[in-house]
Amino acid sequence: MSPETNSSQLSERSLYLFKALVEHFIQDGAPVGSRTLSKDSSLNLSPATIRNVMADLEDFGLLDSPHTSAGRVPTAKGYRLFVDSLLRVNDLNSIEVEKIAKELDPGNDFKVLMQRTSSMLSDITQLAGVVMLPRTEQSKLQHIEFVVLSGNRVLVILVVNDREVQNRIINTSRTYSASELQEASNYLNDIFAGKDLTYVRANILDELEKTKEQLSQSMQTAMEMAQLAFDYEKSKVNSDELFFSGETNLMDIAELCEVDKLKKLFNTFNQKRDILHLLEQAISADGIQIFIGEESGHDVLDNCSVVTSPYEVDGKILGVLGVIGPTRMHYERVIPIVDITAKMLGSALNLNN
Amino acid sequence: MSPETNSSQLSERSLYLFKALVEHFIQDGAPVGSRTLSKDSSLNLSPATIRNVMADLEDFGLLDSPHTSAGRVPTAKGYRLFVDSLLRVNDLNSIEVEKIAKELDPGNDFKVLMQRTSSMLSDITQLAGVVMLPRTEQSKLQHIEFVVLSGNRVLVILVVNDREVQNRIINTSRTYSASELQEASNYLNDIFAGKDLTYVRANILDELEKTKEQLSQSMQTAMEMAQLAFDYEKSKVNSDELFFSGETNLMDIAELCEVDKLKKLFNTFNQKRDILHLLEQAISADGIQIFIGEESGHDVLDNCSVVTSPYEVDGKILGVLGVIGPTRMHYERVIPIVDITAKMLGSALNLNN
DNA sequence: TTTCGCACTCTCAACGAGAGAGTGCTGAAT
DNA sequence: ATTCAGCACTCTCTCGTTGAGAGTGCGAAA
Repeated sequence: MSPETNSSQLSERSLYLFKALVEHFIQDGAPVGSRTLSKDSSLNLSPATIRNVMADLEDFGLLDSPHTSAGRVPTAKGYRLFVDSLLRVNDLNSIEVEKIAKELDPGNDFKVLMQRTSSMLSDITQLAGVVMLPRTEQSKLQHIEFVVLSGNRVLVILVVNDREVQNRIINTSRTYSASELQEASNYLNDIFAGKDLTYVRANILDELEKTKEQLSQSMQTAMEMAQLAFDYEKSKVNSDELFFSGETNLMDIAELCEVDKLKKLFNTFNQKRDILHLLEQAISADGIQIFIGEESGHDVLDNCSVVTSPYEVDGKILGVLGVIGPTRMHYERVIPIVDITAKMLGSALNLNN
Repeated sequence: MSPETNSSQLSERSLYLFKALVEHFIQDGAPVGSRTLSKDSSLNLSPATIRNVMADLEDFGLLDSPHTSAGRVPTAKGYRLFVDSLLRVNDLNSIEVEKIAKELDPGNDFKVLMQRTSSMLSDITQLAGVVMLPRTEQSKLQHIEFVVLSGNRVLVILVVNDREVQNRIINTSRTYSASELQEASNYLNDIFAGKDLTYVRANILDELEKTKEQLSQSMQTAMEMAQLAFDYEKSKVNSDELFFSGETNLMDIAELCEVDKLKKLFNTFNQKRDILHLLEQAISADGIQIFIGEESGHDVLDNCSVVTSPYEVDGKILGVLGVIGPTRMHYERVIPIVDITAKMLGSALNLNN
């Protein structure tokens, strides 16, 4: 006698009504009653009939009523069914596509592009946008360069992975001349360019030994510098990059407008860890991924949904981007936006290659 | 008959009571009544007498009463008097000084240091911290370097002002070889190193003409590259840098905990412009500066005070840092923290030089 | 199977009463 | 002249009540 949780048990009509209810709720944010739905749903049914259907839907765990005399509200499970089977995604109008394309002008550098993407996402959806670039395990050293600063300080510039520039300042025990450093960098580029950073780090000492025997002063210098530079690297946290935008848009959302809830959410954004964890789940799946409410496993994201999509360059997944908003968001609009943004960011980055 | 606004008109006793009231209010956040103050203030006065004094203080515009039967609350003018004449600043205990010093480890690069400073400020005060580094008008080019990327892209690295590294990617019309670019950067470093960026930008075309006559291919290359690089620079906004931390701390402040007020404030932080404007005022004054409530001229900062101090290296003001919190903040604690942080950031940066 | 009618439940806004806090004023005491 | 006790007054806040409105569930009729 216990009801099957399989939605195929539900009649066509029940599903139709359920869909209408969810859409209505997404629009208004208020629990939907039988009367409203009866007027709304073009099948001419009386409120009483609709009440029966709604009672069934509640038994299936798709709806919930905040209290006896409020209307019904979709549960997380209900949203799941809705986005998986019932939702028809809108096509984006060309104006919006245009707008996205304009913002993702490939002429820009990597970080600028990601920053822009996230603020564009938040702007166009009026929700919070997020773009992640995981720090890849393998980072190929492309070029190393030293610049003398004042004092005994040397600026080390590393170009990594054909796009990323890292720089750090090291304090040296003696003063080096520009030409000395030039030689050093030439030497290092010769032996290490194209190698993985971890490989470089691991082999510096070996090379240092070798060069000691050969007694070349310039090579010695090179290795010393490199050691200093990569020691620093070792201590550096291996953090991913995460760009956020439009957090304040979430302040308008009625469901979230208690201050302490907002505070928790904002703190989460700042700490980034939980969000990263979530996005890392999304990176392995391909295509659009939707986390609804508690599903995400992070209770700060109660009442929130996260719509994500990985973006890829040359068929290789580079990172994840997405939108965070209330469970009751306009999925039919947000989904194609996230989708197309991921594709366009991918191709913008591709042009850069 | 109209009362003088000069506070010297006030008796010793009135000022004493005023100070006690402000301190009490800063502690509790609730309007202070005569009875409370009578018990609190060690001069044994009855509530009735205190009421008379408070009425005087209200006439002077130092106090305000939200309604007839609430206690009194300091006005902006009252806070001004308080911080200017009445406040006795605490010495920091050595533990806190220690903590600040630890955070401002000079071994770090410029941006990291500023980021740390701002989050340390917010952490230690439980308010919002902010550190500004104005983009100086004059930026001396120290070093320029080109790195070949895949495709027709070239990475340009500029070292500016002995500390700052800018990099940008330019798309070139043809492929350049590494040695070609090496020559080009050598040439450019020879003629432009130590010059101001604006000077460089202005003289590239001239040099291009000169070199044309001399027909040296490598110099031609150099100038072409430089032109591309600095064209980009021209279009770049000349934005100052601003580091924020601990915004969410402000969510705990009772005075600000209406969602829409918070939203405005957070938006202001994100846009940064208003805050920059305020900080730019602070940079010209020397030493601690306190903006109280409406005084700042930005209505989003109602109920907020901003305590700032410029920080300097080699006697030259480099930027401004500070703390943003409710008007009713613990000035006696915040002021020395801001003060000492500014000094320590200054010396941390100095070591770097 | 659908629908109508009806009793029931729950929320929400409005209202009023009473407690609590604090004031201003007056007149007496110092 | 100050200081202070007493007192009436004002304003806010909380709480209970009440009535309207919305929506449900169920039984009986179509």
